[in-house]
Amino acid sequence: MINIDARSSKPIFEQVVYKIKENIIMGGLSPGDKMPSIRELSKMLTINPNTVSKAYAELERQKLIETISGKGTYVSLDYKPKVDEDRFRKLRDVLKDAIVEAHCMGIGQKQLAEIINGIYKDIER
Amino acid sequence: MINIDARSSKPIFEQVVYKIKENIIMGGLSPGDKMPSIRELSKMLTINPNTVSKAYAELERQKLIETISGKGTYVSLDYKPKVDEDRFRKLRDVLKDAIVEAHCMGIGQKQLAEIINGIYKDIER
DNA sequence: TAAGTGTACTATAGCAGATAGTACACTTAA
DNA sequence: TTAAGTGTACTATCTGCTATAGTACACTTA
Repeated sequence: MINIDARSSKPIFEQVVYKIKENIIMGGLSPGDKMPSIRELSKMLTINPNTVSKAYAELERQKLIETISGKGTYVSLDYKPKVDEDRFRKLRDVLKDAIVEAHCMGIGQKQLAEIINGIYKDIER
Repeated sequence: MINIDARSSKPIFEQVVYKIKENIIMGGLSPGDKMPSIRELSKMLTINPNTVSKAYAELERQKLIETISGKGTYVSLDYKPKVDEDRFRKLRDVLKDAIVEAHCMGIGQKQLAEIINGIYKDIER
């Protein structure tokens, strides 16, 4: 389900956030589903509970999951995607960065579009 | 030419690397052009010379610039873009990350394609 | 010779990430 | 009621990366 790359420069808690988002989008986790508890997931991934807690806090901040005190954490039932201006700018920056990087590798617009289409095929299945 | 965001979570030396890449791609810097010296650029950006040196070292590692000892640093004349497998995987990861993030913001495939087209229009002018 | 180049060090401070451990209030099931 | 499991909130510590400051050296050019 979730695999962590300890050697990655990307922080572990961010990897957890991303993997859970991916799971939700790909349908592995559906609205209303109970998430693994913090202690449980930390054991599964052999990482610190605080790290999982940090990831869950971020996901809750983004309204993707909800917490019921004493019971557990659940995938939000009423998630409404919305376009925050800051997040949109960040997205654009990341994409621009990727485009420049691709350009330096000799990857042009058409080829990049193909790569993106390939990723969408992976995800939306 | 180059502006640094000190508040960004992105390291300064990476911002410098990116901005110079962008300059080369957009034609502001052409093959054979002399780069500003490390001490000069560090003064322009009010950052430490070591930080600029780190950025230049990275650009040289990627063969985008070349150093002639005692003379200075120049934009490579013979840069051959090549697709390193590691870098390609990183590019794909970044794009996948962006797609998942976009999805969470309610931005679908079509809209993302439009954003990317917009970025290309900005760059290739 | 003097100024300017890149490079290579050492040392220091600051910050973010990750871990360890403890404690508390809550819910649920026995 | 009790025990186990839940999220949460702390403190403390360690590590690595980033950035800065300062110094020194070999090189090239005017």
